[in-house]
Amino acid sequence: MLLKNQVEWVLHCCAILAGLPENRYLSTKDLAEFHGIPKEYLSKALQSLSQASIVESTLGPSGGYRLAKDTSEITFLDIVEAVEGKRSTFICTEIRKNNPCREAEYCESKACPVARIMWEADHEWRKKLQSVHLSELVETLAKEIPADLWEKSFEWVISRT
Amino acid sequence: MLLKNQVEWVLHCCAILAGLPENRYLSTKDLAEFHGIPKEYLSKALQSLSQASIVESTLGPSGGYRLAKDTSEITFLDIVEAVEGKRSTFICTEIRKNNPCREAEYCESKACPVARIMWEADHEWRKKLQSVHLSELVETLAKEIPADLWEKSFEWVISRT
DNA sequence: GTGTTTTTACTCGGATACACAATGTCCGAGTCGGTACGG
DNA sequence: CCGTACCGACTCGGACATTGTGTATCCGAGTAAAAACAC
Repeated sequence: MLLKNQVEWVLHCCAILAGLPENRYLSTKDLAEFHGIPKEYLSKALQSLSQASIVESTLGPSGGYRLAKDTSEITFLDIVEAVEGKRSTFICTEIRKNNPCREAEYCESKACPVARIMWEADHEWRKKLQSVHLSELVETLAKEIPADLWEKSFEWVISRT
Repeated sequence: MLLKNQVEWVLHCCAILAGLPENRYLSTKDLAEFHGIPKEYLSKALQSLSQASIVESTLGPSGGYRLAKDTSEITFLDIVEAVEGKRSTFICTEIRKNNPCREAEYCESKACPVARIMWEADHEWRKKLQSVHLSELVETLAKEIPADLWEKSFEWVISRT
């Protein structure tokens, strides 16, 4: 069980888009170049974000993507679920129904105890992701990245818009 | 990102093995038949459990698997990690190093903030799984499964040992 | 110089190939239980 | 009858196909900006 690379990519992309001036867009091409990742495939990931209303896009020259909401209204969970889906990582196939001793008409009253625990764990994972907002990531980055690199990156980005 | 079916299978198998009398083994064939799952592939999953020292095996007639420890010493995490591996579900490829503004000799002092958060979420998931012991699952099952089905299943199992 | 039209280059979006891992299947090495045999 | 040696069948364990998901790529529809043009 591994998360897609797309998850890492779009998280970093959102961090970049967060620093974008008002009414500016950044293209997939530039985002891909900045991160050194395949442009075409990143496009597919950003589509998912667009469908989830996390970013919005514009066509034509100087088009691209920008955030659709404020950074304080976007959580890690929103972004991760946009590319990984909202379904639980554990799927219960109800193998308990194959028990040869079980009566055919017997109907379970509760969900499988095994599944319940796995789902709870899944929920803990999501809860943690939901507790972290994009704004916090930006703050952390601003603190940890050297000032000159931070500024140069910012200039690089706006030079492309 | 989905967990393997093997995870569901081995969790149920461990629950069955937990009810096994002392010094008895249950074969892959019987475990597979009881759960209605492919014997050959389940074998592969049980191998993983064996390598993780959660179960132990014996060859020959009336051979098979049994738990290697007490049910109170086995957690869901042990079982899940046996088949899914211990590595985090998120892998950081350090794409921040591809930043075109970054000096080549610059060396990061801390792990990537994005990765840190994803790893924390992963940790929450594992922490939850670690908090649930196999003994608790058995207790829950004993409570929720109708008494007659519980007994019939038990008899079915020991008739095969 | 200004407003309009045309062109043009650039964007996203979905449809199409490729690679790796999860799934499913097979056969061989090893061993325990039962059986035959000898005492 | 009892102990021993042998045989056989059953077990796990790892090696071999098949399927499905993730990865990577391509091309077309649409649009906003810029350029050309008429006034």
